[in-house]
Amino acid sequence: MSSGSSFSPPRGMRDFYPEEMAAQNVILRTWRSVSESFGFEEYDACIVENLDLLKRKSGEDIVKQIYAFEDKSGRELALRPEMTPTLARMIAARQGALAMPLKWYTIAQCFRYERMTRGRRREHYQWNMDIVGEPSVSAEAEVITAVCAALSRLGLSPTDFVVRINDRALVAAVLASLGVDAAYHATMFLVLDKRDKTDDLAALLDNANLPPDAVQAVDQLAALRSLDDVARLIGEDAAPIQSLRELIKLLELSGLTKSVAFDMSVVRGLDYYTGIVFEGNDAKADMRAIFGGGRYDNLLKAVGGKPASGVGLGFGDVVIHDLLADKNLLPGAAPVLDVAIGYMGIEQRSIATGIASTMRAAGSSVDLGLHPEKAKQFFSRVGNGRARQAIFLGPDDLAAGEYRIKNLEDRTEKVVPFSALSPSD
RNA sequence: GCGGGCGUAGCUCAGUUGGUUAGAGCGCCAGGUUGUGAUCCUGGAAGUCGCGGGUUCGAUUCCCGUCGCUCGCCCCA
Repeated sequence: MSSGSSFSPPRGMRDFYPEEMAAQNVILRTWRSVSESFGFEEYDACIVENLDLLKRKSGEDIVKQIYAFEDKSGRELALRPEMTPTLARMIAARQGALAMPLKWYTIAQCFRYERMTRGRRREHYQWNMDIVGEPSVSAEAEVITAVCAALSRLGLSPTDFVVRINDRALVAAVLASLGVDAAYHATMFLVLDKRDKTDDLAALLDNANLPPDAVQAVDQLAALRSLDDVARLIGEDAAPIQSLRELIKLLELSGLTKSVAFDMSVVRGLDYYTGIVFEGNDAKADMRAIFGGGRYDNLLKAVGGKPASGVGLGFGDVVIHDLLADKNLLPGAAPVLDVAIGYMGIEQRSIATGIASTMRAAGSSVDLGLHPEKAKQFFSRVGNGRARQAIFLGPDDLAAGEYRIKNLEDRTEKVVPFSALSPSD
């Protein structure tokens, strides 16, 4: 490590060595296969985005949180911090031509310039699923069902995680019924989001600068633990109550009862969410959210398109990686080869190459030795879980017209004549 | 932006109350009659003790700075 610092990637950026790639691919492949099996279409976009688009969605302050720069012509650009503005732009550009509702997904590398903590780097891959143009809660149900399927395929059981669901419209209705002025609703969302994460609630309320009745409302809100509690306050007929009940019913039909819960403290930080919001967490460990999402009604309009309602989900690779690693659910090494082939002298290289070629054509993964080596070296190189079977060729094999293929797990050998090979077809 | 912890071999870490050539385990390389993985035996390579400055006869050790890593806070995905 003498001069090792210059070999490190830039702060917060990540390298993936082959043995880490195996674990990374488990996550990315699961995202992809779940998306496909739920009928989402894949899209992709440029990593560099117009800074203006990001500002339009999130305001000027966002600039200090992202990797922003000028190109050589003075264009203001940025490495995308998230995918949603880009998605909105792409949809707005073809809004007339696209058949709604659409279901799109992507796995996007995103960048954010900020301080790092556990579960957060300056660069990550984020799985996005969006359903745009569908106003009913079927959209929320579909996205949440899909994300639960992904967690399940990654090896988590239904009680390992919890999806907490809320509706911003519901919170707004409750606040209104408690007499909190609409002007303070946004601040109240923030306070709600924080109240379980801080140990100094008093200071938080102080800083929030809320009127006394709003401060009182925070406690009253905390007392509302179930949807029934809320329904008693604002009435069973209230639209947010109805839609949340319907969503929960749909999720129950998909067998997700154990993983889903109403929780009024979930509001999500992003201000473009307007309706139902949800967040997935590990059921035990105190980690940051595994994923989050919700309904946005104004996003398309905000980037200059026609209004359309959408539901989106963002799911980063870092937290889930740490979580799965803690539970020993990720592979620690590169994938295992079907066959490794080695040879003692350069004279055996041709036949070794022929065997490799035939086996590869038949669909096996084969590692062919790049140079002659000693038997001991060969077997210790490939025998440590790197390959399932091994073929080692020496002069005797050539003379006998056969080779031995060895099962590296039980150490048994099988003799195969060269004539069994048919390299030409 | 604020605060805590840590930088010694490829990895995990000892250690030096400041004193000759800096240690272990694991890993790696070579050998143990030129055709077989584990174990075993023998040997070996490998460190400007993160970097720079200060104090000192002498610094890896003490002090200051700096860079890097890490964990929180702020904020957020």
